[in-house]
Amino acid sequence: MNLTPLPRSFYEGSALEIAPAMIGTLLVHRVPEGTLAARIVECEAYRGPEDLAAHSAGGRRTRRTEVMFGPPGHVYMFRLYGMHWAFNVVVSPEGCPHAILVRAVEPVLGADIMAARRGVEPGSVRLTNGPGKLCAAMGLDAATYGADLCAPKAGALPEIFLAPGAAGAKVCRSARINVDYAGAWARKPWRFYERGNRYVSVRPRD
DNA sequence: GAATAGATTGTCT
DNA sequence: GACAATCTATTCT
Repeated sequence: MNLTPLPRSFYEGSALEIAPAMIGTLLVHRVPEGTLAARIVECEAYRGPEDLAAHSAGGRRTRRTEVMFGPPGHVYMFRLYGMHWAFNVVVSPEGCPHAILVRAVEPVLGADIMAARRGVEPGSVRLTNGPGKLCAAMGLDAATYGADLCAPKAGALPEIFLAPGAAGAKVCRSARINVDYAGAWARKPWRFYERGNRYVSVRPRD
């Protein structure tokens, strides 16, 4: 397994190019109990300011969305329905508020630690088959907001980063989940997932 | 398996 | 004060 951080250049393009490329890569988080790693199997592209489904729609720049307007390769975290966290990767050049929401991952390393955090059986898909679940499992919360995915920590690996995964994932696309409020933008096929992976949070949509 | 209701809080109008 | 890029338990079929 190659646990080397992807370079900053990986994050510099448009969200629509990077989101499919992220399927199959590894999300790595080093926590006190050990190193957690999981394959990204589902994500969604959000491209403000035009995209009305994005939190950065219309160029809305607030304390919460601020990091999306900064340089690529950083982490955008937000709270959902008052009780869950969601993990996003900021992409595209500075000033262009694109982000990619990671919706589901497949545990690769430290599944036992994740299971303990979630209070779920280690082999269960319920561990990480949803944005809120993967954050709870991998220990991602407000403390992760703004983290740099490309910054070596004390001469070693960053605390959190994306690493190349095995090639060959079959990537499918569909409309994004639960963004009905965004009108025509809600129907854009900007959700990407790995075909047949059992961790994908499939739900009927249009 | 599908549908439904209830939880619970930071952020912005 | 309203609402949200959700999850879980529960109640059906």
